[in-house]
Amino acid sequence: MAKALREPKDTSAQAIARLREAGLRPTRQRVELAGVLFQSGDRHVTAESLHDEVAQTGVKVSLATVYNTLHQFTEAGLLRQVIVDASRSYFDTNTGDHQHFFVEKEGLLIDIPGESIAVAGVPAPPAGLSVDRVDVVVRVRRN
Amino acid sequence: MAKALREPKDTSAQAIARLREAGLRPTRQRVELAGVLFQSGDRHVTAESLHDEVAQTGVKVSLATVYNTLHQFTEAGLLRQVIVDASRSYFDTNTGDHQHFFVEKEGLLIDIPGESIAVAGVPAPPAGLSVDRVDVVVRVRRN
DNA sequence: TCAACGAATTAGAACAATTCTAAACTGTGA
DNA sequence: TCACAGTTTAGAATTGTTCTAATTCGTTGA
Ligand SMILES: [Mn+2]
Ligand SMILES: [Mn+2]
Ligand SMILES: [Zn+2]
Ligand SMILES: [Zn+2]
Repeated sequence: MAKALREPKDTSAQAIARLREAGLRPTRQRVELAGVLFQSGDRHVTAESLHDEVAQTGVKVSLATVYNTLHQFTEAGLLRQVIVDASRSYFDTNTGDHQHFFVEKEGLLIDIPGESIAVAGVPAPPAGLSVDRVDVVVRVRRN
Repeated sequence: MAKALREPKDTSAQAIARLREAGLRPTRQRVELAGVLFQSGDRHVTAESLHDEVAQTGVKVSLATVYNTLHQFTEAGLLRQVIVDASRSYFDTNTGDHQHFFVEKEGLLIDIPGESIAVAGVPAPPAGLSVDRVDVVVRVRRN
């Protein structure tokens, strides 16, 4: 049996463990969504793209549940939101320190490792404000 | 006559000149919007905030016209768009090189001068892509 | 000065993304 | 296996934005 091909049962088991650790009840829908999101490497999804992708695996999950789940996963620290577009939300399975290239026309996000990039000279915020995070978006386009 | 208090006629004349230079017909609505946008220093507005603000001066401009005008001003290089929120668009009268603090809960943008901030270590984008611009958003919150 | 014409404005409909509601269903612990 | 809180869902509602097509306006040439 090839090691590269994970068994569905493996993926489910991992997803269930991950959900339990996060304090989320492992429902059929959450297990399926977690499977799709976390079985491969780092991913960037929108609610709609994830909904479509899950639909293609044959499992039926409502769009409302996809939204609920993305928000719950984000609150639980399994995902983070990435803001690059004024009209839709992206969610990122990479919750570590990193930044993004964004290909606007394609809605495509590409990670930039946190170690490789640095922002210098950020002034102290005005009195009464403190820095939450610093986001860098490198907007790129096809040649 | 105090110099600090600009006459309406002055503001209009400036707005009309600015519109003509940009190749835009100086209609009553555009003159009014340009007046509000450009008479004071750098500003960050949303369509709705600008619409409300203009309404308070007693002038009636439809929301559709506010949207049209913001886009036309942006195409003409009088404004630029700032993306900090996944659900609404901000427009910035400062079209020069600079970055932003963003107070999410209040929808408030604060400029960071371009000279003070620097991004180092941006990798070359993947083949076939070229950098359009680099945006930095320093997300801050009230203490 | 004014008619004519293309440009601009507008109300309201349409749209897209997201959130809400409240009824049906399901996972879990006893 | 039951009961119940937690979850899912269809569909309605909401929000920000864009579109449509009818009206109004700004400019220009006579
Ligand atoms: Mn967009
Ligand atoms: Mn928001
Ligand atoms: Zn990422
Ligand atoms: Zn600015």
